[in-house]
Amino acid sequence: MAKARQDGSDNDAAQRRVQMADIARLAGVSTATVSRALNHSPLVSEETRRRILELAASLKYSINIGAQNLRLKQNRTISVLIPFDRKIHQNLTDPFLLAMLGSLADALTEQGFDMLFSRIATDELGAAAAAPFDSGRVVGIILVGQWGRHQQLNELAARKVPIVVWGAQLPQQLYCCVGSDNVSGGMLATQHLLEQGRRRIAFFGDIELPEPAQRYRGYCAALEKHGIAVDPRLQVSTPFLPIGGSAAVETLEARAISYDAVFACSDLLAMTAIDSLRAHGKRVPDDVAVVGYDDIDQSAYFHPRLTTIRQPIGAAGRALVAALLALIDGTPAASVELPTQLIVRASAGEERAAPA
Amino acid sequence: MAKARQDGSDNDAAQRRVQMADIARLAGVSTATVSRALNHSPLVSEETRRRILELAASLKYSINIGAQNLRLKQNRTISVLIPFDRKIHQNLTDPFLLAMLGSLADALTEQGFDMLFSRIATDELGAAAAAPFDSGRVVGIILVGQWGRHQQLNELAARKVPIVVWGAQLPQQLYCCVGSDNVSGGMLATQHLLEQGRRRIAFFGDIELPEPAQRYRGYCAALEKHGIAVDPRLQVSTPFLPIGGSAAVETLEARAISYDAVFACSDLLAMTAIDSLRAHGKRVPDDVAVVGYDDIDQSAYFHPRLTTIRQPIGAAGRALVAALLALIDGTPAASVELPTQLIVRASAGEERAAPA
DNA sequence: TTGAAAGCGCTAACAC
DNA sequence: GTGTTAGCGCTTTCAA
Repeated sequence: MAKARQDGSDNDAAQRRVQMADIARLAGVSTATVSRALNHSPLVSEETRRRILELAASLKYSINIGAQNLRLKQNRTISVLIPFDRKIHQNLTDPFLLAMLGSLADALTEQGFDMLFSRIATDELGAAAAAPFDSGRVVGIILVGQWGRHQQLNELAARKVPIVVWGAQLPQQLYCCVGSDNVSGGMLATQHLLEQGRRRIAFFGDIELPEPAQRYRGYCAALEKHGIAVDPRLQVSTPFLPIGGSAAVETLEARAISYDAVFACSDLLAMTAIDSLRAHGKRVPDDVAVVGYDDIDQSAYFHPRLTTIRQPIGAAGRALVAALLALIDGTPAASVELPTQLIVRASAGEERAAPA
Repeated sequence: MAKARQDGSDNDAAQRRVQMADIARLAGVSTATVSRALNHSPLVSEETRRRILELAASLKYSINIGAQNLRLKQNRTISVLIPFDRKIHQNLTDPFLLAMLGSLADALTEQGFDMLFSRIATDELGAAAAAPFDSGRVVGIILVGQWGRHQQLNELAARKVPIVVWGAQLPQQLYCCVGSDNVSGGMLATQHLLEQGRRRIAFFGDIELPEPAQRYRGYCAALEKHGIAVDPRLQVSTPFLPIGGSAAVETLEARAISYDAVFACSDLLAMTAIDSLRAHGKRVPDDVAVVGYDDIDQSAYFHPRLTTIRQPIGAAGRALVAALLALIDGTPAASVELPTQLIVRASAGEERAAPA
């Protein structure tokens, strides 16, 4: 097994990594001077600095960040955690996560921070999530999705672990949360379907989880506003996984109730649902209109093109990072709800006119 | 701007991070003993060890990895780089990358390594790619895609930077490369289309890049084997981006030549191509059969379901990590070509019988 | 079985 | 301007 010596010195012919003392010796100065020169201190003569910089460049020397961090008691690394369910440890597959990861990478880079990326089992969201922080590996944690681990997250926050979570705001929440406005997202989607004349709208999403739960609240509110009773048989709890959409369609079919629309809690669910609906001989949107959530790239060229609720992904990354950096600075960071937007495409569109 | 003190001490009320000396004092022993106890050295009495471990657990103490690494001159972090084109810095969007990232994360975790993830501009693939290694931040680098920076990568390898690249094997290649067998992947796809009776097969992919170039070689080989001349007008160079597929279809249409099939160098390209073909009134697969590459999850529920060349993503991550760890150990690591597999689905399927 | 002391590569007083 | 020195939090001889 790899020992991972920094200089790869398991190799017989390994050359020692060049360090500050080498530069100092070659330049005929002390390491203090080298340090100053490399850190653009004004306390070095122009001539000395030039000589040192040249030497360093020619030897491809670059300051050992580990040692520097230790000495300075600083660190510019953030842990980004994407949870997975241990029972079904499967490929990372929802494109929304990729977009989020990219957005976070950009926002962190912009602020001069590095990203330590790992997947983590949802049942370890307590202590294990904080491990890289406790060991001084990172100065803060960004968690993508709260996954019903509200209590554990509260405990971390109470312990002053700097953590920001992508998810839904909940009562008695001690940790900082950034997410989209799920209630109004759910309302927008449902309202749109109602305006298209749909009356039997199914809801696909695990309402045990905070985000789907809030979207469901928006869904219920929209129905009630239109004087339509919420039919619990139209709600199907299904996981955020590729099989989720088809599983939900099967469940719904098994219940043998009529429905003319689906609001799915992610585009991934919407897409697999549409695939299953097609297999059941139902046309989208003619027989069943479908609205998704996220507005991942693929929604624009899926067939039929997906009507969906857009989450502002670029803003999400920036907001998460900004909140975390504030926390790290010791400033209490308020939770953030980002606006959502209805994107109308073919899967539930303008095509249909008045109520059926 | 965040200073990112490790203890968040910008906060007035910040408590100092607990460290080994604290445990030692509280336990009435020296730090040496604490260190031994924490590292399961046999040189500590059972009683002392227990006391120390308990104390550490109750204080949520965990060894400062930075200091430990410095002292031990070790490090268990790997840099994973996903390049982007600076001219069109856009969202991370190809689901294949997400699957690759997940696969790498799993393989690294399995080996007890952390992943430092960053995006990098393709024009910085030389020096900037090695920066985290030169600064001792990581002990090795995994680069996803070589992006025509063959020369720069060779220079890194010549400098003994431990780097493994996901991509295609090239002549005079000094760096270690792991990839799928692109030539036979291209052949499999083209052969399948030929067997479906297609004769005018378009090729979508930038043949300036190594992987598409090899797939194109496979494509040409298959055509020649069937006695069909390669028509260069059927080859369309298009980037690995969401717009790539539709751009390629537009180009092809503008050339006003006939075609009855498309082999696209990624599923993403295939999907956006299909979307565009549909807009042009062409049915898939009836008018134009389409084969993609990668076999991302979505291919299985795209409409029509996508026939594609599967790259073994789980094996890919493990092979990349294994090769890199070998390099770090000082063992020269041979490049690897993973097998590909034709996955037949509806976009170019068995439905069609004999040649038209 | 434990402790004292040196040192990993770097920075920052402090002295000159 | 530059060097000397102490020390960041840890591990590991060496001595007891």
